[in-house]
Formats: sequence, C-alpha cells, structure tokens
Amino acid sequence: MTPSEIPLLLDRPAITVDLVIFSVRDHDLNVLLVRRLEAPFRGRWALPGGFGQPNESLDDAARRQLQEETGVHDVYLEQLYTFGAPRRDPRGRVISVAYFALAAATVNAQANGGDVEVAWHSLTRLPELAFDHGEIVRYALQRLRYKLEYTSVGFELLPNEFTLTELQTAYEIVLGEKLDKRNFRRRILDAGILAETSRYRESDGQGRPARLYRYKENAVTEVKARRLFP
Amino acid sequence: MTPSEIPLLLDRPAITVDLVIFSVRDHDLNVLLVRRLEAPFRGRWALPGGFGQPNESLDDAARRQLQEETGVHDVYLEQLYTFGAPRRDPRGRVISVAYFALAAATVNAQANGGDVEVAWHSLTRLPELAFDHGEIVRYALQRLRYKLEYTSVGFELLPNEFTLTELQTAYEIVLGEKLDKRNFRRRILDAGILAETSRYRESDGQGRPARLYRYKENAVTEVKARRLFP
DNA sequence: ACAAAAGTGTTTACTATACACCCATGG
DNA sequence: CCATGGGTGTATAGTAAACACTTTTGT
Repeated sequence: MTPSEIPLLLDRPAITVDLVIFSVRDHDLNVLLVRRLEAPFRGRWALPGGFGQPNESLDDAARRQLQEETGVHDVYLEQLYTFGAPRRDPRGRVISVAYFALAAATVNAQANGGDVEVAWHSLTRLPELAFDHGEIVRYALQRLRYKLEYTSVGFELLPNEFTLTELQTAYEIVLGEKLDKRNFRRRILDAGILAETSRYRESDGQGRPARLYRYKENAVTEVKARRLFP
Repeated sequence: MTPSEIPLLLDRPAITVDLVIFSVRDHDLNVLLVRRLEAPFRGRWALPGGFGQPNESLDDAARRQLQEETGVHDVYLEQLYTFGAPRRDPRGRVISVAYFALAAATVNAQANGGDVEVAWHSLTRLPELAFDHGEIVRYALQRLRYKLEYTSVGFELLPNEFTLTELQTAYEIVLGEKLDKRNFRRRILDAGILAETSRYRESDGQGRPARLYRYKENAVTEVKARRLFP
C-alpha cells in the first residue's frame, strides 16, 4: 500500500462472502442453494452468503452466514477465491470472497424461520444461478476434486463414523469414476489416518455388517505430491 | 446473497490489492518491497499494492499496481488469498486481496518517478514489514514451494532462454535443497515442456558452454499428483 | 441354501532414486 | 595441460495397478 491512501467511501466496492456447500446425497454430489426473494435475479437460485460485520474476520463471516441462512454449522470450511469482475452484480461494484464447505449427508439444512427457500441441488442438473454463481460453483468443484486426490478433506463429506464402502462411494461420486475396492482399502488403511471402532453397521437389506471407522484427529491431511522434479 | 442487500456506504470496508513478487537474485529468493512514506508504519517496508478502480477486475488492478508502483510488467501473476482480519490496518477495516507474481532476474524494478523507494529483499533477512504483510509473504512462499513441485510455474522465474543448470539452481534456491543433476535433467526433458534452441551460453569464467532452452508455450502446466486413493 | 455385501493377497509393470565418469572450452 | 562447468546411463528399490474368491449375515 502506497501514497494513494484509503479512498473516499463513495469509491468503495461492496464486499460479500458467498458459500459453496457440497454434500453427497442420494448418490449424487449436491450444492446447497437459497432462492432469491428480491431483484436482481428474483426467484433464481443463488449461493448462500451476505455481508460481513465490522468486527468479524472473513472466516467468521462465512461461518455466521452459513449458520444464519441455512442452519448448517460445524462443517469444514476454507476460502476458495475472490471474484471481482466489474459487472458481476448489476447494482454496482460487488466483490465476493467465496468459501467452500463440505457437509456430511447427516447435516440438515433449513431456512431460518422466514420464507427463504433453502434446498440441496444435484450438480448433474443445476438450474441457472444468479450472478456469476454458476462460475463459482464450477471453480469450487474443480478445487474439491483436486483436493480429494492429494489431501484427506474427503472425510469431511462423511459423518463421524462410516464404513469403508461409504467412504469409497463418496469418493467415486465426487471424482466421477469407479475405484478398485482392494486398492482403495489398502491405501487408505496404510495411510494410517483411520481408526477402527468396535462397531458395525447393519446393511439395510442384507449382507454382512460392515465395520465402522472414524477419521483420526491430528492425522496428516496432505499427502506428498508426485514431484515434477527430483 | 439474501434479504440483507447492499449495505450503507458507511459499513463498507475498504479493499486493496497487495502483491508478493518473487525473484531469484544473487543466489537467494527475493521479494520486491516499497518503503512507506506515510503513517501508519511510516518508513517500514511493505508489499506494493493499492486500491482498485471502479471498472477494473481484481487481476487488472493487480497488474496495474505492479506496473505503476514498481515498473514491473508482463510477469506471471495469480491470486493468492484474501486477508480480512478486523484490525489488520489501524486506520479501519481494510480487506486485502493478495496476489503473487514471479519475475526473472532480468526484470528490472524501479520507483515510478516519485521519491518512493523500491527494492528487492532477500527472504533470508527480511525486515519487519508493515501491517500483516509478513504473514502474507510467508503464505506466498508456502504456495510458491508447493506449486513448484507439481506445476511448471518455476519457469516464470527465468528469462525466455536459460540453461538447465540455471533452471536447476532456481529450483534449489526456492526449495532450499540440492537436487540430483542427472535425475533433474531427465525428468524435465522427459516432461516435454522444454524446447532446445541452437544457442549456447558461454560460462562466465571457464568451462564448456551450456545449451540454451526455452519453455514451450502451451506446455501442460500441471503434473498429476500422487493420489492418496487409487 | 441363497442372496447380498464385506473382506482379503499376489503378481506385474512402472516410476523414483542413487550414483561416477567423460566432454568441451578458455586461459 | 589444467581448471571449470556441461553433459550423459544403468541398476535397484519402491510404489501403483490389475485382478477373483471366501466370509458373514438375514431371509
């Protein structure tokens, strides 16, 4: 920051926090959306989000918006990217700090009292979204797939206890490809990030009950990438 | 974005763009800094940056600030992270969209006329910076090292034509470790991202002249990571 | 006893690493 | 002819991928 110091209030863009909340439901990757009640884009689905408060960090603002607007709390959250194209909001200059969040299928979302509609939408049949929110979702999906491959954020898509088949299915749904069961289990167990519980899940219909695991706290979350250079 | 619509001007934070420009010089990784002329932190070194203009994207604002403030242009630039802790600027709420840039040692920086000091600083002996800029630099360094391992951004630290030893040295300086010459050359040549030129660089003192290479435009920039899961 | 899902090892191909000597040039 | 940096190949270890049958449970 240099000689040109803090600008006149009139020149300031507005700044919002928007959230892309992913969850695996009904055998599909879903995003949580809210329906807009006012112009512009009235009636269209949009990402939850809003303005920060004066004494709140961006992360805190994201968490608060999530809770207030959708009832979702205690989920994995990370900053995604800041979008600031000049005409992305027809009302004027609005810069949006986008976050992405991962919620287990057991997490419930509900409108906070008012008449705002909140709903999960499958990514395979996403409606046209308000503003540039479609672009933000695409970017978030790319980041999710990418991180799934070399970090352990994937566990954030599951409840505390889960079976290895449930974990594998979540991965397959997000990555959009089938994985080999034996290799998957070997890798994930060898990584030493799971703790076996003594409990089992009865399969709905029939079949052998599956052992439940939980994700170890303090587990390493990043796996070394295959380096381009030695 | 929901019922709470665009807020009063008074509630709006100011928003700046700050730049972390890395360059390998004098056998060290350097960052380009400017000395502050005004309070707060008058006399301290800070990241170049400033406010965006109404009809300018964030990327454009970053590029313009870089050119205007330091004379640096046509370098690799990418958005890093947005910093928005409530008290990071003592004058009031300022949210900063940080960018990181890579410049070859042949790129010159110079103050734009005025009496602003602009200088490269080695990361091994960085002065205490203004605001939270020290934290921003640390975060940028982490990102640079990370990307160096699994993308080809490293080439942005070198001029158009370079020798393999120069390339290897740049990697060694950024990563802070020695690399094996034969393995390095094999990997980088096998990756098919370099084109051999017919020219050679005379080594300063003595020794056999080294072949010059250039980075292929359109080369793949990402290398597949070693996946945690099969 | 059968249907349904859980669980388990081995072989083969590929990729990464470690390592030492000859080559071209200028003084 | 020597000092300096450039350039090159191979053997070994480790990691990834492909692949099919047995076990446990409920009906």
